[in-house]
Amino acid sequence: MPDGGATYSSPTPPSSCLPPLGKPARAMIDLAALRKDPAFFRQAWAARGAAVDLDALLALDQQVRELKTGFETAKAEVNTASKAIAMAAKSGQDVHAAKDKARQLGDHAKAIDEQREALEKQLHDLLLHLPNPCLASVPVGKDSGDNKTVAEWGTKPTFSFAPKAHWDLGPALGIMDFDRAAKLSGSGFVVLRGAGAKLARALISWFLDVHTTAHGYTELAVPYLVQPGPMQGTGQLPKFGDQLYKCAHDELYLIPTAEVPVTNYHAGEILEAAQLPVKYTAHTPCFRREAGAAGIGTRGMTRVHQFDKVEIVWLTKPENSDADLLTLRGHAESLLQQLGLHYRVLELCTGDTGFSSAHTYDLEVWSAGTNSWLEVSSCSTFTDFQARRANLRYRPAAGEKPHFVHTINGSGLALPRCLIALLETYQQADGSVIVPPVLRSYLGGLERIGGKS
RNA sequence: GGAGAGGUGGCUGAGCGGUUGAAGGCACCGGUUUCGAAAACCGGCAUUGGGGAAACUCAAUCGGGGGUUCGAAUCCCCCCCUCUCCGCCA
Repeated sequence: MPDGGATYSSPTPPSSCLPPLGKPARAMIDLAALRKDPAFFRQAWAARGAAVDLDALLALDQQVRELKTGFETAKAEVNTASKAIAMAAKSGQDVHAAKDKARQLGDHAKAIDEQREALEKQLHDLLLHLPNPCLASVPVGKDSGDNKTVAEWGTKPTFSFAPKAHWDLGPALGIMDFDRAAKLSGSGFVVLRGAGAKLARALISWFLDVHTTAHGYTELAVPYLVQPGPMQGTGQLPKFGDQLYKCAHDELYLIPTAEVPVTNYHAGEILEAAQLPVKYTAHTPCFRREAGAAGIGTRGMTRVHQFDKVEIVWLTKPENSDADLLTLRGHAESLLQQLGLHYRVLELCTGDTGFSSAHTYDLEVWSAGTNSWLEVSSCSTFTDFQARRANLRYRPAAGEKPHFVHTINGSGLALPRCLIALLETYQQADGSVIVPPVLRSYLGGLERIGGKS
């Protein structure tokens, strides 16, 4: 069984390019590995609470493979017959009988292939719903109650007055407008105005500047609308399509996170080992339907249909991905530290780890106004799960076969919840808000929002 | 939106019904030559799956899907993508 440093091996990269429209997504898990070590997958999925009938799966796989060999044998006969016809025709012989015979052979092969196709589709549909196995080091647990707090930074701010929530503070300062946002777009939207809008812009610029200078990322400005291929690549489609906004007249989706265009940026390519790790950062708005989330933490701008986020993404070598995840997490954490915001780090348990992720740390910032923790970043390694679907490979050395990279990403950071924490943490008795020093140069030297200036 | 041209191996680029899984070139690997390198020359070099200890062998793959045919990269239909020109608009 693999330890934390290695997942199942992936010796069989597929050769085709991006999954084209209409073609079922590539399997997220390696069937060859599944055959070889079913016990590993059995326990990995059990740990996640995923009900998987592995025996049925393997039996189906076995049938498919038998039909495949049956077809190949039959097809080989057809090919032999066809070649004989070509030769005979060339020398002027009568080929009518031979053609009839070949047609029969062809029909037989086709019949077998149709059976294979039906079963293989069944198999594929099953595979699509299997989550990425977690790393062996991930704590086993049922749900968010079993997540482990692995770090905590700073302390809860104290106040000589009753701290307000951002949905009171923001409108009172004239920097957030929920009512008019609803007039424009319905519930789940916000209009930032004046210093609020500028503060958001300052956060974005500052985040990007830190990542591109101190942390060594290359900034990308990417499309916000993408085709189905990239959505399949990172795992949003087909399973989570109901969370996406889709254009009515075009096969285009609004991205729910910059992860989609950024991770898929190199889809279908074979990178050189020397290029790795590839590190990108990008700011984009994120669009999420939040279907089914009505009523859960929907007040204010905690959970909205559109928000800004700076994402950080790595494409890295499999042997480095575990260590790289910690580095990436550190990059996200350093932002919170420089903002002086109290936060904690959770290591998600097997039951709470996202579908495509193998290991996730959540950064949660303290919301003083609501006495709760808010997730501002989810830092995950996807091992080769996304790379397999997006066909993201690298060549370990010249002349060697390409291998899948590992993908890692996290927010660095999500805007609304940072804004919330910032306003609530730095609010003053008079309702004004002190601007953290690192942001002041982005705000023309502004030190305080609201109050007497 | 209108008109046209295309999508072939790591890249480039021929092929347009039959020993074509696919010429040529580049890149890459091995060898000869050289003190060494370059150049030149010789050889090798797609992916996936099945069988085999191996040599090897069988099948599938020329954007995706379907059709015609004994046989399709080549012919027909649908879809996707890219490019060029015109129109429209920032």
